[in-house]
Amino acid sequence: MSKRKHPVGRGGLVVDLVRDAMPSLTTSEKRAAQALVADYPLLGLETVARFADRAGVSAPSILRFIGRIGFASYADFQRRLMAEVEARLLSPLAKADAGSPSTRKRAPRTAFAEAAADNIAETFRRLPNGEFEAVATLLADPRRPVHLIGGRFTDALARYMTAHLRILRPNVSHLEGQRDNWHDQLLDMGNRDVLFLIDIRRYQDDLVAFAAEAARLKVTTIVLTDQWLSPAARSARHVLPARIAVPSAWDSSVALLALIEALVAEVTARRGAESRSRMAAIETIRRQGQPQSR
Amino acid sequence: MSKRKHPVGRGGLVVDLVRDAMPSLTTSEKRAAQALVADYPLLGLETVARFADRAGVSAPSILRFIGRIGFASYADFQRRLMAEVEARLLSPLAKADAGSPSTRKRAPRTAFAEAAADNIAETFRRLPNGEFEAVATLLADPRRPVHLIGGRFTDALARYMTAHLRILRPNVSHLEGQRDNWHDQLLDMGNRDVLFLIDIRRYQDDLVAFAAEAARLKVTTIVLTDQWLSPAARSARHVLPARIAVPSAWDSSVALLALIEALVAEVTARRGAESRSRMAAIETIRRQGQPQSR
DNA sequence: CCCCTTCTGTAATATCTGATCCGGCACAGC
DNA sequence: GCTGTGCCGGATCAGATATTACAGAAGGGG
Repeated sequence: MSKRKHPVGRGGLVVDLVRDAMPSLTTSEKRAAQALVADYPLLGLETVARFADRAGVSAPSILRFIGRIGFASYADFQRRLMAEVEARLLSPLAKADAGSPSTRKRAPRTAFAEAAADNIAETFRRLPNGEFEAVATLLADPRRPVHLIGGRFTDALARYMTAHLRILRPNVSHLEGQRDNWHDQLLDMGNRDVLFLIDIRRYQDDLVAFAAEAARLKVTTIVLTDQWLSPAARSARHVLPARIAVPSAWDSSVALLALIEALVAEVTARRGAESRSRMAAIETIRRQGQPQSR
Repeated sequence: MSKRKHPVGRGGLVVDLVRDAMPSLTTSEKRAAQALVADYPLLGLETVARFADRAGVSAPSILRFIGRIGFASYADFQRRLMAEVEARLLSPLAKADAGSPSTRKRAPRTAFAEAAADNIAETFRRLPNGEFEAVATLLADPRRPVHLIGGRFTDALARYMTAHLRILRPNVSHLEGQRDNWHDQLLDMGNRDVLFLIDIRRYQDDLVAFAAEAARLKVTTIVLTDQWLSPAARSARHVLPARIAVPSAWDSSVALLALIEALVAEVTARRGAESRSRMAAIETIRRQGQPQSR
């Protein structure tokens, strides 16, 4: 296995050659490999110069990399890539990794990826009819102030969503800081306000209590939770349940994030022109706000 | 955008342009067209000389043909073909050649979910060999301080990761606040420190600059980015590229989050008993720390 | 701290490629 | 048969491209 007599194993894909060679590559060769794998296979069909540029290394490094993985010339390398592309275009259903040896001993991270992808599919499939649209409608209405909050881990998702919504519309706030702070904000809320609350397994009683309090004040509450439903869901007008189970010691927030992004996409689409002009305005301000940043 | 016959209609495939132009082509141009359609689209990605050879005409005829169907140069023509190939490679099953009718009916959010799930699968499949493990090793070493930071939107993910890592090990910090703050923290970093940086499309130059500065100080930098690689990747020891494209006005961070969670899971598994006892201790403190929280 | 090895980018080179020009050719109409 | 028009391909040129040589940079071991 050390001699590699044959310049290029006839069977394997180029990308597999790259993976196998990865450990023995130098720093900039590795960079070339990264870039190629990341944008496979089309980057390899570009010129050496562009390849080098995108990988952030010099052209000779690309050539050395190509040589290292067993090709006699860049042209050879491209020929081989072309053949692969052709094969894949001809049979749109043929799975690329059919004969891959890596399938044998599947890494745990592959199982994780599959579970996460499944969670997304399952989450969207089980979405209560009309619930998604109703929530999007609420979020797209600029006259209804939106407040977001999450739990110990999921509050990061609330922040993520806040960052996007703020661009699309006014009156978006993320409730942060101490619990006392939250309740102070509650004082100013009423039946026009919308509360978007995220709470998953090992539900936080302070969030549950907060949701209950908000409900008492007629705040329209949306709860994004897991499939077993946070107790906060009982105080909610709308509930979005997501799958969170993965082969890990932790629960996964991937499906939650997917839902959030889908909502943001929907709101963006609905607000169309208005949000576009708003985005443009924000861009301008951002640029002016930090003229000395360079 | 209805007429636009000549200067390359943005929507149609190149092969359609060829079909439309067919009647008005001269004899040898027609031969070029037939050769291209017969071996579409790969023949168009070859050189003019080989194209001409396979079509049985001269090189100038090929170029005239390319010009006739509306391209300003052979390079333009190839660029367009590349884009088509890429689109078809990315969604091998979505649109074999059906066109639009299948896309019409399906709810947009289903398309979004599929794209997000695909992104995860693709991201994990394309992971450079050993890179994931190397990063996990770095993150699992409690003697190496870890600093996390993200971009305008992705900083929320950095927070999410920070929240988890803090439970698993000591010496985890999230760099927040103003840019000046970051650089102050840099002063105390050295070759033992690990910087975990997230930066995706519409890359932030302040982050790129920060990564460069960190590299200068021999800080071991990990960059989590998109498939086109942030410029910050050049300063990185390890690069984790993820797929972010979805049918939306925004990019998707779902695959980034999946990677982060997989890393956290891996670190958790590696630290096993130690992290378990640490988690227990933290639980105790949390409970004691807020006795009046009701 | 210095030497030695290894790596990597700059520069030069030889080749190739796309693009253009122009002479010749076929063919139709007179 | 002759001429004019449009088409084609060989020859040619400038620019781009892959490749090689080399010297400086980086890194590791003593």
